[in-house]
Amino acid sequence: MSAIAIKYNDEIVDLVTAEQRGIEGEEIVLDNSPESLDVLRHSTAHLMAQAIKSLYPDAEFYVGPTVKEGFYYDFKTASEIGEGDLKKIEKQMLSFAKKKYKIEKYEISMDEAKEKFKDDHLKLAVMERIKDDTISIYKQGEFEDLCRGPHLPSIGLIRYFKLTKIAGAYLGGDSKNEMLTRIYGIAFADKESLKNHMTMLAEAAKRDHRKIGNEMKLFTFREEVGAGFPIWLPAGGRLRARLEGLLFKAHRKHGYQPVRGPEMLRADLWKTSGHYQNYGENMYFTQIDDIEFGVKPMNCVGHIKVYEDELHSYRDLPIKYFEYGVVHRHEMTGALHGLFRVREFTQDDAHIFCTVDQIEEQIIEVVDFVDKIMTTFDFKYNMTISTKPEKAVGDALVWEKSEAALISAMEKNNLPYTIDEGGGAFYGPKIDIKILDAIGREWQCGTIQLDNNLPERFGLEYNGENNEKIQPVMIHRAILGSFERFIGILTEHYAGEFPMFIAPTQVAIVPVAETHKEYAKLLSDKLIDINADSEIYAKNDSLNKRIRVAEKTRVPMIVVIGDEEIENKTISVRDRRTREQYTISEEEFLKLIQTKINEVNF
RNA sequence: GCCGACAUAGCUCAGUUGGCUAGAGCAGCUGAUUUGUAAUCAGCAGGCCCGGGGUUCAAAUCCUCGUGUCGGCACCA
Repeated sequence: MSAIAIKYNDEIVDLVTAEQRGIEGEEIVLDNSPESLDVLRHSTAHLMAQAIKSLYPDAEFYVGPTVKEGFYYDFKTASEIGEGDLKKIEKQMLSFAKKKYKIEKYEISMDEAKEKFKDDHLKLAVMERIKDDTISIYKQGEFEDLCRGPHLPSIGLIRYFKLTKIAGAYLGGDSKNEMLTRIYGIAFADKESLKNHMTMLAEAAKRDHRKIGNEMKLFTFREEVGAGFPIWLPAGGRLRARLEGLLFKAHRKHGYQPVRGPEMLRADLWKTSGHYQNYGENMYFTQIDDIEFGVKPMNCVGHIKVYEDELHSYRDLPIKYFEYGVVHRHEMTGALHGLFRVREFTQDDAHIFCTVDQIEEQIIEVVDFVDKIMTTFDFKYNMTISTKPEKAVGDALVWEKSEAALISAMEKNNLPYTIDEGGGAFYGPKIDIKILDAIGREWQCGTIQLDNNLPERFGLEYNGENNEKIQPVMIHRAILGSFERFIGILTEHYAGEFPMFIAPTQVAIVPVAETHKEYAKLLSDKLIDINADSEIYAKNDSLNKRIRVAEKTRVPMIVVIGDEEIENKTISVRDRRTREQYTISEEEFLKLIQTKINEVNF
């Protein structure tokens, strides 16, 4: 196979450029390597632009880069383009590709380029961002586009691609600018890979928590209730209660005290905390008896009031409060997305009040807690430390100590982490926990944030060894982030097949005939005694039908009860995945369930 | 919030260029059947076609304003 580009000093250079510059290097052939795909997809973006230009001659083009999942091109045309037009554009692309136009390249000066594209205000906008004096132009057939490259030698090499999405996007990614049309696409070197990719997308769609949540009756949303306000259905309620229960126990073991602050607090407090000024747009307010109240968007203030309830000695620290705190945030309509982004959600929120010297050990403990939970759910995760941003408040020395403590906590425990320089909150540095689900997608959930701002604003203090007043450090931390989002992620991670310890129903009991119902009920009661939920499928349907229904509900375990089982005190267990059956004694069965429920240890 | 698409029974979806009483499957209810590991049969019931306003002899269908959902963008203390 002939080369499509070369690698020269770690730079991918296309053949036409290599020839112009008279350089040689390692050959890159057309395959599915990252380098090769990058060139291929970039050229596919140009091919798409060429097709769009021929179908919509007034189209003006902004930028068309490759991204993680393919490529896109932003453009503008007077005609309305919808999803249905993608096929048409694809067809035009194929017909151009068949003509096997060579992709040529030449350079002109910036002034010439501005003259050449003077009717295309988007291209002019692109050039505004380029500092060089010369501009390279890539040409295929009649179509010309200014571009840095690299590109394929010919568009004839582009065969296996698909346009996937059409959407709006702001010029330059700035919401103050005009909205352009963006079309996303994907391309591969061979047919098989494209097919696999499309299959993978379909797999991901099957796992969509909104779809599974509906099928399994976990939660719902209703127009008349309002956007972004989830309704938890019985099955979801059971799942959530299990998660809450497990986590409650774990918090107690880790030395946290359960507390609870009010849902609404006087607006004056939000002024003291700074939320009124900085976050007010996202808050819900109400006025009663001439007093303004704000519904809490966070739980910190409530916990501060708990702290203020008594005087504290350095001997009491660290003090750890936790709460399943319900918060309301007025997220923008377009941001709402199933359980991932809602307007009312419950955080597994905790605040640790400690001395500066205790930061490190506290961080280590929290990180350890996080690790236990993530491991239990088979999540891989990574952590990012975000450091002091430009706009920051608080003592420089405390900032320094805090950041050092975070890094040292990671180093001492040999935990991998990355640093986001300047990415911290204005009040302190933080660690974000990003989890990777079963199909490799990344989610931001938990966060550990140091805060010197709120203790300062509320004048928090404790008595030191010499009876002096010292300001404590506050650590905000959430491990799941919110129950809503975390359950959404779990749903997609497990594709709805939850492990026994959080499944909404642990066991489906299917009595063979009417006469076995009574025994089924007895078994169900025994399961309740060991904290397992079961459901009896005793409807007047065929056995096959009831097993089918039970399978579809994704219950981890199905047992069938008939004459044989009752007589021998055994249980016939059906494995959902393999569809295989085995028989064990009732005693063994109950023990098995109990073990599976208790195999969690956060 | 912005660009675009969509909204019909509890769920998944049909419904022609505006034209008769808006259909199907699943779920539900009533019967018959009492079942040994992925759909037994028959019958019944179920809809302000998302909401308001308009165009028209006539609107689920066309226009308009809302609301909600979806795909992106922007946002994400």
